[in-house]
Amino acid sequence: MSKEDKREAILQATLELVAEHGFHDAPCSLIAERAGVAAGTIYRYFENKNELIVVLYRELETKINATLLTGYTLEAPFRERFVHLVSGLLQYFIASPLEFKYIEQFHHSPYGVAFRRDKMLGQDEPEGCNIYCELFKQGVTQQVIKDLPLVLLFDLAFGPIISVARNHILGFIQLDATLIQQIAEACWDSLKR
Amino acid sequence: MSKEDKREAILQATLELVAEHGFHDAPCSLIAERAGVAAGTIYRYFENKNELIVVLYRELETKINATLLTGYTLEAPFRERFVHLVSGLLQYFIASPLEFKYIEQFHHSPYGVAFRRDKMLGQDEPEGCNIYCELFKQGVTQQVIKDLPLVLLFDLAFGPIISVARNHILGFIQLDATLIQQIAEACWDSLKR
DNA sequence: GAGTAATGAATGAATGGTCATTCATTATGG
DNA sequence: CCATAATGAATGACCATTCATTCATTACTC
Repeated sequence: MSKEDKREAILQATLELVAEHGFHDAPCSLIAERAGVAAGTIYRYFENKNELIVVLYRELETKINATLLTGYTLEAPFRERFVHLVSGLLQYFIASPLEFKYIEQFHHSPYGVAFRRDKMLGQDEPEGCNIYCELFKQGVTQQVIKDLPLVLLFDLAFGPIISVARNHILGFIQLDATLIQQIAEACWDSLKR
Repeated sequence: MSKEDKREAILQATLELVAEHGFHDAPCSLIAERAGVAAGTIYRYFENKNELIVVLYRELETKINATLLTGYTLEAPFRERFVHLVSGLLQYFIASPLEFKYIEQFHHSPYGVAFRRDKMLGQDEPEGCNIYCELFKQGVTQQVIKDLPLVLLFDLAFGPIISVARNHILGFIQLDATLIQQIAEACWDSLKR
């Protein structure tokens, strides 16, 4: 196994164990075992468990942003662009339940709160500020979406998506393409003027 | 301190410590200390830490449901009833940040997932099924709200509320009565036909 | 190119710390 | 004075992290 493979194996094992059992029941010993390395090896690739967890989160975030950008065109009308992003995110989560669970765990842990706070203070704008931010700000100035603080627009758009994804992944609802579309449109309804 | 007071003190200490530091950094030793009792005393009132945590959750849930019912009238029109419930919940969370944080911690822990699963299987209907369920089901049959599975209606209605409450409590937005009203109405927009 | 030395990645047993829980002992109050 | 409540030191389990040691690979020398 190459060096890069080993690092990857450790990250993958962490993803699986944390997603399934939470941070506290994902001890380094188990992560190492599942990755097929010794416990000490983790520390050759990551300074400590903390760093491992944060690095994994950042890599997932990057991957998601890249995925959402494919097929996103700045020329389409607001509603379409919005629905593309929002239903794309939902589809991604459904296709990657482990990643979704990991991200949720992260967001609700002390790591995640600190991480988010840094981000909000660094730039004075909310999360994955790249595409979403632009879309929302433009929408507000052009008076197609409600005139509310950016953070609240994010909450209205993504709050339901997270909640729906969780319920699908826990098996409480079975989503299909039609439902996903309807949900994305409902989110749009809550934003549009 | 009376027996009841002691039990109450333990629950309160648990609420505070779990809300602030999470389950893992709320050891029994600290809970006991903050409650002004010895560690062993906890086990005279609760079988173990698990039970303590679940009992506290159930008491909070009961309290919230009771609060929301005050001022709720079955005669008002849909939109008003909905906005009453949803903005009431948001106001409750904002007024009780510790409770909100505790509930969120709980929902995202193995306790919470198991708890929810039992609930969903017990009755084949989603959460606080009392008032909300009735309102939503009635709304669907009367064709005032979208014809979507009940679980999804819950997600659309409460997903944003949770998200908004979290951002307020973390200090990322300062909500006032006007904003709360606007948010509740936006949630309604996503449900209404 | 064979033999030897140097390197540094990988290992996993050992360490020190933390935690939930127990229980022998002590305090309380009726 | 007895029954019951409360105590908190002790226990055993578990965990993140360390580090002396092993081992495979590379570099060097003749």
